[in-house]
Amino acid sequence: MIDIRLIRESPDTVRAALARRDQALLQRIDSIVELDESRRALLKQVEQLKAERNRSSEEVARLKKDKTDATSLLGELKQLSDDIKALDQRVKGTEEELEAELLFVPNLPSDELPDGDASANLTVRSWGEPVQPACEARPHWELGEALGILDLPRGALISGSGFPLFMGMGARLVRALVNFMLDVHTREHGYTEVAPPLLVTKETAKGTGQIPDLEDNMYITQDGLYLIPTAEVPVTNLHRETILGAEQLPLGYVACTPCFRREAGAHGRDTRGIIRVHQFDKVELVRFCRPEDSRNELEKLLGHAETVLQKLELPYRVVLLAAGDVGLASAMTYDLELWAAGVERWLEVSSASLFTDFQARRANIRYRPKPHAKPEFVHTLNASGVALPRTIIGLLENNQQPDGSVNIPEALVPYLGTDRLTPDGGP
RNA sequence: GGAGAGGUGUCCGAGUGGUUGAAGGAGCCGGUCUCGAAAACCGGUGGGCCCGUUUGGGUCUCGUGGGUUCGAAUCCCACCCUCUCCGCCA
Repeated sequence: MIDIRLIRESPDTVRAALARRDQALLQRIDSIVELDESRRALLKQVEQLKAERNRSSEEVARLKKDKTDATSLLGELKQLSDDIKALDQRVKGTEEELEAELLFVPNLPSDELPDGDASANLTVRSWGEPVQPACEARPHWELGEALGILDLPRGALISGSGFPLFMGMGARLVRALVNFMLDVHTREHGYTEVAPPLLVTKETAKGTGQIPDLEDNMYITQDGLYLIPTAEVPVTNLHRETILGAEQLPLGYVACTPCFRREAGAHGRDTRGIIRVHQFDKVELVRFCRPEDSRNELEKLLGHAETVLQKLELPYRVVLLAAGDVGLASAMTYDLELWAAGVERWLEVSSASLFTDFQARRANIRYRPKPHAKPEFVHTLNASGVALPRTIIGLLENNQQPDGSVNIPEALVPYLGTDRLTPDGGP
């Protein structure tokens, strides 16, 4: 959520920034400005009436104490009270309309972002060489099947398409990657590990901006709870409705959770293999910091995600998203894309975003800059560190050998217990 | 799932229709005292929204949302959460 006061006080700045995302937003801003004006006018009216009522009510109390007749005053007050009730309804209606509009207004893109849509995304650097493997590169679904570690048909049998089933060393690989990543982030980067709820309330989903923006992409239960699409949702909401002390910041949390995504509207895209699935594990990093530190925090966070890929020896590139391509809540996003030699594509395995105060405002996460100072919104950030299936794709496709085996990078060997996956099943 | 108890400010805790944003205590901040510290004493100390250039004013807020009333922390209804007991269960 962006600050209504910012829209009120410098509408042109807001318009200019939002136009970089989508021209259609300008209309929404117009109606917001209008709603805000009528809301304030109504508020002024009703609050005056309330002040009057409060004064007169005290008068009634005084009269009664003196045993004086208050009947005529009571009659007036009844009328006043009814007027207030009616006006309050109008205020409430206007506020709800305003809130509904405001929820769809995205964050202002940072000045650093290139203009344009996804085609304007900027590769800021890359690491490692996207070399072809020694043999003819096979895609991960073939490798996974041949190695006996990935069984997509049976996954589909159990839950439908898009639900991968890892078996044997595949399941173990998942566990190894999770442990490896969590260890890196807790031991080397100082994150606090969290195992959060996987089902969240609507309020929580609203806090990070999934609702209403991405509601269609979420699974919902009979009880109105949402399956999380990323650990970002429960973890960011860890501090919802709280005022943190300045000395507590920055805070860093890491959580590995399954992520559930309906991928509605994405049908027919990336149907083969495990590039796009309805359920996958992801290690997520979430940071809370003071506004003045957030720009640096983004680089730090990005670095933390990069470390994982470097240790896994997976070539990747860092892409700065253009103003027209960043997500609703984000002011600035770097995507981390690893090279997958089998499908011959760059695959997004992490998205490092700076949300400025957008999520903090929605979730009401504040901090007190100094004792007794007015609380201010924190800045939130998050990045995957990193998503599992696509990392597995990279590991399988890039490290495949002519004999059908797959080499395991050194950093992962202690976690997996072998330096090689072989068709006969390994150790 | 059933029965009961309860949810008040940073914390503890009083308050059952009329200056109660809320006693009292603790904590925290500032001051007096002291060579310094402790103790003692004095003062201050929630948040949102609206108005005002500033000092400031108004309004809302006692789990949440409704209702009764001129007036609600206090009465009524619904929901949420916590605790105790019973049942069920990984």
